[in-house]
Amino acid sequence: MDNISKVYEPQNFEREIYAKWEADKNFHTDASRAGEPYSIVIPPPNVTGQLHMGHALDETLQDILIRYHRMRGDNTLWMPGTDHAGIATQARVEASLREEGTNRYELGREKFLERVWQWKEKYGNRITQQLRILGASCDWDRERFTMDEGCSAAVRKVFVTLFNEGLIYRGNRITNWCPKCNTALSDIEVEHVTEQGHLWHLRYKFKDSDEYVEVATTRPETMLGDTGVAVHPEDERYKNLVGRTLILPIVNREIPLFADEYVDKEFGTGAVKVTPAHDPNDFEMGLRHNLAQVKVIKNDGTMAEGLGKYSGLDRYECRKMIVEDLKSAGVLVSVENHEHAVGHCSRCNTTVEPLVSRQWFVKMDSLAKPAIDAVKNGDLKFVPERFTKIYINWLENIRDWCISRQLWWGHRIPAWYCDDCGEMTVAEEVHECAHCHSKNIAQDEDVLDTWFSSALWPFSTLGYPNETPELKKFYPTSTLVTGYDIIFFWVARMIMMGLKFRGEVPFRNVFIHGLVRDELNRKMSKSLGNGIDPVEVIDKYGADSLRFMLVTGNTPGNDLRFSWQRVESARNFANKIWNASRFLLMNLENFNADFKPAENDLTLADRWIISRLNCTARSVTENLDKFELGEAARLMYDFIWSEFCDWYIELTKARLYGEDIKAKNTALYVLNNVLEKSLRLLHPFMPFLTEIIRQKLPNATGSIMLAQWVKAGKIDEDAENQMQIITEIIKVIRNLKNEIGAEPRKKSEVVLKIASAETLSVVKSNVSYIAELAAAEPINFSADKPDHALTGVALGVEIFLPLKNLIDADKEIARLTKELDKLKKGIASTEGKLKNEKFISKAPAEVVQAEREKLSVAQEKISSVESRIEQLKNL
RNA sequence: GGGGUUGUAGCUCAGUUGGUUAGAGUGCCUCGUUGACAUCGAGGAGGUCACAGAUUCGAGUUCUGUCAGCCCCA
Repeated sequence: MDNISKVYEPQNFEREIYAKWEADKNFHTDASRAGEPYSIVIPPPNVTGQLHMGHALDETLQDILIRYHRMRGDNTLWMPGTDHAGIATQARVEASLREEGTNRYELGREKFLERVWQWKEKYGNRITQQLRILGASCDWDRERFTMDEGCSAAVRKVFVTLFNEGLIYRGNRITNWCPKCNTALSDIEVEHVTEQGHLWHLRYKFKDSDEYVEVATTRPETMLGDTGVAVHPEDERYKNLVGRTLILPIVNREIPLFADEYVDKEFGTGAVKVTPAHDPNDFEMGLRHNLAQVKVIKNDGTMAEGLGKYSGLDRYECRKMIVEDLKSAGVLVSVENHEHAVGHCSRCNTTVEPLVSRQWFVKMDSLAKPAIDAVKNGDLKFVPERFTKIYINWLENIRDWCISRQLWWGHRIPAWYCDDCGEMTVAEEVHECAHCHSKNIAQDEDVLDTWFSSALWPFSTLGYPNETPELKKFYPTSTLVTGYDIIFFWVARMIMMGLKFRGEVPFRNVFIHGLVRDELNRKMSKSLGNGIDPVEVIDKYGADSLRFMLVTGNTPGNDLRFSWQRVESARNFANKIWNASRFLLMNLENFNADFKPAENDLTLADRWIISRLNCTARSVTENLDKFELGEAARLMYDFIWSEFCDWYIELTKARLYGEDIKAKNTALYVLNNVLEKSLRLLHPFMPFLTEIIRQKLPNATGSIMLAQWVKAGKIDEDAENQMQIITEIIKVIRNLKNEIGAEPRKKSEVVLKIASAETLSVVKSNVSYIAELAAAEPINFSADKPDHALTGVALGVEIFLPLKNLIDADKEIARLTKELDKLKKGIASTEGKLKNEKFISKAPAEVVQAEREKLSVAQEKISSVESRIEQLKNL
């Protein structure tokens, strides 16, 4: 035996084990390998980011599924990689440029991109190294990056195909603009936050009379760009006024009063000012009514030229000034407080400015429909199912996707403009204008939304646009594991693109998990500074403990609360396994590894623990197949701690310390066998611990991660029932001793009265267990109740602890009365059911039968306790 | 405004198609250390399953409504 330390110290072995696995290529697979394909593509983390708790959860869940399937003999591929994360990465590099006192414009596009690539080289390994620390068994030989050669080719191919089919178009449309990031954003990159604002009521005069219309607005500064006022067509207040011309205050522009269904009669005054260049709804109305788009706010958030003293002001400065001016001009009627939803950039939290600009869009309708159908007809399943609704609801109301970003870091849009003929050429590779063959062409300045390339991830990583063996073998992938926060950003788009370009869903199952929150149930965020670094947790407690904590105490799809206490309890579990193994190894010193006991030599305890193991193996497997990973982990916890350690190991000690070599070897054999199988069942959850222990066990060759998954054997019901009698008796005796404050380990005489011959024989042949674990000696069997004894009942066995004159009759009567109450309360509902004729007639026969048996067992117990009470009273 | 979700022990959470006296971890209380483990063992206390109805022989579980919290969308 190696010198094995007294406590579990994961720091001593985790990294070493991982390095060995990786060097041995245990994570790698090949399309040609045998076995059912099982594949997962990793949700690619930001290449310059670092591991946070959300990743740790996500990767742990994936690693569990991957390790489980690998052990089942599937051809298992976990495809790793990272995402270039356009805005996030660019912002970080720009920040570092700022520190140097320069910026990307001074540097120029080419030099800037060099800097980003350098940045990527510097930090790109950090997160993948951290995944290794966590134990993620990714196929690193296949690691990909969204900006690598292959992924970029996929992006160009997909873009050009969609463009040629008319599904990608370029147009002047209103989009969400972030003045700080200086780029357009898609709808879902905007977070709406309810803010306390104001509603300003303004008075717009008619051109040809002194009458006016009162409009209400939350953004007075946009009035400079108003090109109309709208009312609802059925609004009686305005019916006669529609069609007349108003004069826009300050700018004195003539604008029409028109009717549009969009207007809400109830809101404000029922009349709204219309600014097509700065509001999405106004934009739509503007199109319907042919209104001009007057852009008054520039991309940097300041007021446009040609607006006199307002030009160049920040939009909020301008708001203040405009309000003052409107007030002095008598235009401002009133101001009221008003709560409204304001869009913020999801990246930098700046208030988004909707404005008109020329952008690229993907038409979504025809892509969304098959993606809805695939889920409705079951080609793809969400786990838990409730996310299906969220997904379908979003797709049914989808709007076109703005895919161009005014950034430099990303996939540049494959469109070229000709300086000579002015035409545009869209193709995967362009050397000249397709129209006039001029070489005088320039590529579109914009790059694509990061999510455009991530949408292709399940097939771009497998080799697309080439038809590789990997693509054939592993697409569709088996399961996608991700958080509910990116169902729209990523999951839905992958499904649409997968169906469009592969004709098949990208994955069969989408296993959704929640967010990891801090101990106070707050979201972990940089701004709050409440994030907990998984690497710190691993340094303190080990990766296995972190993994176990993340996977237990939670059900699929729900948020998970981080808890140091639970990490510690996972570590304690690891320590328990460590020490149980240490105990076995200490006893295994002279064990002949070839020894195999005959069936007949197995004791009741042996048969029982083997049966319990089989039962556990079966449930663990079933739960893993249902994505109930937490439940599977909990089952292993209970089995190993309660059944294996607390009961079985204790039950073997007599044999291990005894003289009978064969009995000792039999116990060792079963201990070893059950522990080894338990380790395999636990391996997906705690890969490191299970590996290092298993390597020390006899007969266990090779890495546990390549060992076969445990097949559940037969369940021995007789052994389980018989063992239950023994453990119940032991518990009752311990209980009785505890009640009277007797020392647990001090031996006491016990008398057992057993009516059933069968039970009697079971107990007699296993009486040594009772003697050992309950410190009971001598144990006598008797048909009579001894005088002066504590009494207990368990499964047809009456248990007496004769205590001569030591017991206080009154105290014992009180105790028994309490127990009697409990028993009576317990059978009340059973009795009620059995008295109910409707229950007898309507409930299934086996349910009724079970109730009857329950009642008779309980009644037996009650009468035994009652007679004991009587006896004590007569003393 | 629309949709989703949560409400079970002091705390964190399980409870799968309705069917023993509703479970676990942790915390608390009592007792216990000579050989795997005090990162431990034995025992105990602690719940009107948010509330009100409905369906059913039977509801923590299904349905409706109410209240409270959280999230997404508009």
